[in-house]
Amino acid sequence: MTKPKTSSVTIRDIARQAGVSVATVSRFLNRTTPVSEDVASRLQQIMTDLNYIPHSTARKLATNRTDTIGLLMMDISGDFFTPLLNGIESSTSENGFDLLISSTRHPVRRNMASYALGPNNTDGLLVFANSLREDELRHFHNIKFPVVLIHLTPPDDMKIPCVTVENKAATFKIIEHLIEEHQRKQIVFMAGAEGQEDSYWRELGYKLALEKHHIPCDPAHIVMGGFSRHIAADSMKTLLAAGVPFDAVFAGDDEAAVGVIAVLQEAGIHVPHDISVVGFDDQSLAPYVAPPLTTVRAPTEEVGRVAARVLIDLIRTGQTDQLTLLPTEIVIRQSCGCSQPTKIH
Amino acid sequence: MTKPKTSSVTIRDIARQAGVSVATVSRFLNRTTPVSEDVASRLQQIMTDLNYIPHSTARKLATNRTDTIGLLMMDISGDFFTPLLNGIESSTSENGFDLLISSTRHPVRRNMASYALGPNNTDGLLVFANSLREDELRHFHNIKFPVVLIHLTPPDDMKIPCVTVENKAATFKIIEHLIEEHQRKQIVFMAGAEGQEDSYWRELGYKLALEKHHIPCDPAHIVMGGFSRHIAADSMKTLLAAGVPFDAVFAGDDEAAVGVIAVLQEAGIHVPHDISVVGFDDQSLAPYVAPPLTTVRAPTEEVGRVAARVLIDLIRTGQTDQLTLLPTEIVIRQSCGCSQPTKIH
DNA sequence: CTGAAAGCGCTTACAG
DNA sequence: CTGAAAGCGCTTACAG
Repeated sequence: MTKPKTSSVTIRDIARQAGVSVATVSRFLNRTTPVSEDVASRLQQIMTDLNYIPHSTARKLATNRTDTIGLLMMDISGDFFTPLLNGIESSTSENGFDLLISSTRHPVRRNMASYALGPNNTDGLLVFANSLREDELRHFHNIKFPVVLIHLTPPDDMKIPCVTVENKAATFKIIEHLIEEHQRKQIVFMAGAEGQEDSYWRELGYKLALEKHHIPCDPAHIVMGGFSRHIAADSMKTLLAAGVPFDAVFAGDDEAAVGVIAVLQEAGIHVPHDISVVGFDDQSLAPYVAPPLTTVRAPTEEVGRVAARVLIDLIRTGQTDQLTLLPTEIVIRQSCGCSQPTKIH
Repeated sequence: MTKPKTSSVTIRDIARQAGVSVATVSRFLNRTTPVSEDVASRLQQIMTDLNYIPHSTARKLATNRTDTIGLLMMDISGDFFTPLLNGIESSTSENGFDLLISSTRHPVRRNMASYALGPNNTDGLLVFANSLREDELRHFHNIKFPVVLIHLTPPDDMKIPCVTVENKAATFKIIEHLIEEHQRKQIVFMAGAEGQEDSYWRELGYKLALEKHHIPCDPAHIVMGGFSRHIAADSMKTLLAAGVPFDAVFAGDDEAAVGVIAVLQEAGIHVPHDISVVGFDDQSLAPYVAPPLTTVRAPTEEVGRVAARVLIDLIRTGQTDQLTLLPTEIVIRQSCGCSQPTKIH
């Protein structure tokens, strides 16, 4: 049975040196039962002398807890990702959890399992938007594995906590701003990917605003932005080529807005004079692009922080809030046509 | 011994159902020794029927391998982080490794251990720049734990692989561009944090360029940029307030460049007409800020991808390249004063 | 090609 | 407050 004996010191070594059983050492380690004072101090001493670090894998196997949570993303890209991860990491590390990350983009894994992350190696999962198929989600739900959804509400028949941001009212407000302050009437709406829930709510807000102001909704004005610079740019080119008239665009998110502005400018169209464009998210560079972006501020880092907290809650207590809807606010800069930056709550 | 029996199916269940020993199942699972054909097919069948997923923790404990690598960062921020992580994740997932992430920013952990990540839970570590103190690094080196450094070369007496980018020549070239094409003579250099190695090489390139063109290096022109929007902005304000004359600034990186441009513009100074400013990195939004940034393109995603590959190499074979220096190129846009975008290799 | 058994390093009822 | 021992779910020499 020659195992590749790890060179490091084990609980057994500590026990032997201290003249106690491993059970006692374990108890001392976990503060699970008091140990006599002199044993405690002896143990403490020996442990620091030998530089003992408990073997977490062994502990995981024995306790059936991993003390790690997993984050599942479709892909790792965009300025959006950093604050989200930052928020998540701060909550997990604060609570002594490790953070495992995996993207589901690679078709390779898509096969057998996004089970790259699952009950085996995590105590629970944070899943961003649509990075899991519904059947995969249902599988976790069936086996009662803790999951919290980020920027996605669960299907009706699954009770899975979710943390996301308020989309509809903010979009309504920013569209209304375009209409009331800048007399825009032909506003393009760029959707996110198929099934993207944020996009769904934003579209609703958009339509509500048009309706309120008695502007008919022209189907030609609803195009794909994909929350992506490239996709939005392509759609914009198509729209321009088709000669569809419009005087403003709600790009779906800031990434898309940047792509839109670039092709508009390239086409010799002035933003915002000729066409207003607004984004969503208020990414960190939004104030620095040209023109500075009018957009909706989404508290992305907070979303991450809260989502992780909710998951940890769920893991520890078995229950938690079902829905956390974080507030958004519109921030006016210049890309809409305003000249003075302001925030509207 | 009532354990919180995990509800899931184990190798034992499979063995029993198939009428073979667990050893055989294990061998089939790992393709470690051939098994007879009918056993194989029976096993396959049963495993899919029972939806068997091997328990990775148990395997880790038995093999003393974790099949996960860890990434240690100072903090999770900036547009720089996303491509780096993206590159890392693509290499790790491709090779079947899990990715554990931890930031070392929190003073809490700083104490006892950035050993949040270490031999216990990973097979090796990717450490970014100065996220580990030298003594921590030395500890890992002493116990021969696989580590690869990103954007940092190891101290002379430690043989630790490193992957980073070429800094000096690119900085030399971009400074020379400022001098030759735009007749700049009073060029501010913004340094990164104390001990930041990229910054050290960039400063060298800067000084070499000045020297070549017989421009004396004015100490007043060397200030702190901290690779940060805010720090760079503050330094710029100080410089302006002090009345130090200058006609260009090498901001250290793109983040800092954005901060610099913002305060310059706010002060009514025209960029690039009055003052040229250039960055480093070529972050994804660099073409979209105003004015579009002249900068050095660093292949950050590639750095991540390669670094992970090198580490996996090291873990598997015990040896690998000591130094990988990825090439950079300067990309000319408008913030230097040029009107035509170009790339100079 | 296969099985019996020891072992990986912990935790935790059980019985003092 | 403490110890002996079983158990977590795998892997892998050893001996066929």
